[in-house]
Amino acid sequence: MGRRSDHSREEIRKMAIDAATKIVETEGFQALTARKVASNIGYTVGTLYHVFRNFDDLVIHMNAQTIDEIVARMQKAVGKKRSPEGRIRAMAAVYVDFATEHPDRWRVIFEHQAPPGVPTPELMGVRRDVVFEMVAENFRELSPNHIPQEVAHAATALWSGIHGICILALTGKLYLGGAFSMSKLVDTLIDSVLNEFRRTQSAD
Amino acid sequence: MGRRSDHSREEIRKMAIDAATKIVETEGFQALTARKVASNIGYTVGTLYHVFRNFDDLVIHMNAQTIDEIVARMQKAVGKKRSPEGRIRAMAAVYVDFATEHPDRWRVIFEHQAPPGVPTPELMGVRRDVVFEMVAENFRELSPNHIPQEVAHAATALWSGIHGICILALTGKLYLGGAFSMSKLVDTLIDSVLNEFRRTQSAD
DNA sequence: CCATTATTTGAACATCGTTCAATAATCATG
DNA sequence: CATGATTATTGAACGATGTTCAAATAATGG
Repeated sequence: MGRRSDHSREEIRKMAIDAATKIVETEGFQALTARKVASNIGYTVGTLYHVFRNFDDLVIHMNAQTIDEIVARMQKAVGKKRSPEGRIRAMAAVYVDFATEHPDRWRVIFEHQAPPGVPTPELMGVRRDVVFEMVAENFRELSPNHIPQEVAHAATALWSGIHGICILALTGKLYLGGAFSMSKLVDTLIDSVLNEFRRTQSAD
Repeated sequence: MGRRSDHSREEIRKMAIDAATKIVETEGFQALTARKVASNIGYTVGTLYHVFRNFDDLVIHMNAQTIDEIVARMQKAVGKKRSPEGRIRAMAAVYVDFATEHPDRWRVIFEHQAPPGVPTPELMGVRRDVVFEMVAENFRELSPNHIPQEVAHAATALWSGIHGICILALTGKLYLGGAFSMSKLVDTLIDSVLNEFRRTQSAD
């Protein structure tokens, strides 16, 4: 073969990422293979490595796309709400829903760690911070009396907690003594942290 | 070779688990290999498979031992505290400390998923529930007015949240806008959930 | 002392990520 | 239009992985 030019570099990248997403979604992460991705888009491994530097590089870009999808859904949901509290709850609902609907894709985001030669300096970091920023922004609006550090702290604590509920629920590692719903657990966390946040005041 | 009988089946299992633990601790999970474990204890792969049915089986037993270690530390820490709240905080501190001191071992517990033929029915489940039970027990003692469901619910929400903070912090996926300490984030979550718990009352 | 039994080995297999020379199709040029 | 340069694509090859299993070996029992 040779320069077939059926697809551009960028087109192949997109095709590969989409194929990888579909494989993870239907067969789980452990079924994701460079050769399988390549053959699913009508190419061979060599081509894949011509377009991604690593297998991990492919995974990283797939994850970035997943995060973008989550953020997009959050922004859409947030737009419909008037109060900061409503927006925070809407964001959490999107997070929980996405994790429930796409458990494998969601897990890969957090459980995939690129070995030594990490080509992920900012690609993911920036996207993570976007989510935290969205939460923090609403905390800020909720109570302008807090200093930025306190706002960011509360937002981080809450969001990490929500994340923890999702992870344990998804991996079946939640306490089974009482078959709780993720939504209710998340509600409890939101109620708790928001109330505590309103009660607390800056020392300044 | 042949029946050398230098070590019993059970001794080899223990040696293998300890060797695996050491490898994970020093080189990370991706460096854990059946052949490496075997050679580190003076045997070959074949023997390892004579004693564990899977590579995953070995990992699972390693994880069980790690959880046992965490639980033991928790029980020790809990023994020194008088109040339920003090005990909950002590447990959380142990959890955070262990995750910080042994990040790779801690992560394997939660990120390792045994493929299809899972030989992990109760081995892990029981151990997880032990931790949740310890937390729930102190919630119960904290406020006898709540019905068991509410107690378990609050305990689950708090502990999942703490777990989330540990995971995100360990994997470097926490919001960097404010370089928070895990302990303070955990404190915020504990304060929030405990206060909310005290405020809430059973409808009965 | 030999036969049985249990233990340990290591070669073999399929599959994985990864590399890279060879190949084939296109483009540019005269 | 033909020919050479360029580039996309291939697929064989490599080392390492988990896993299996017949063979080899040591201990045991009669």
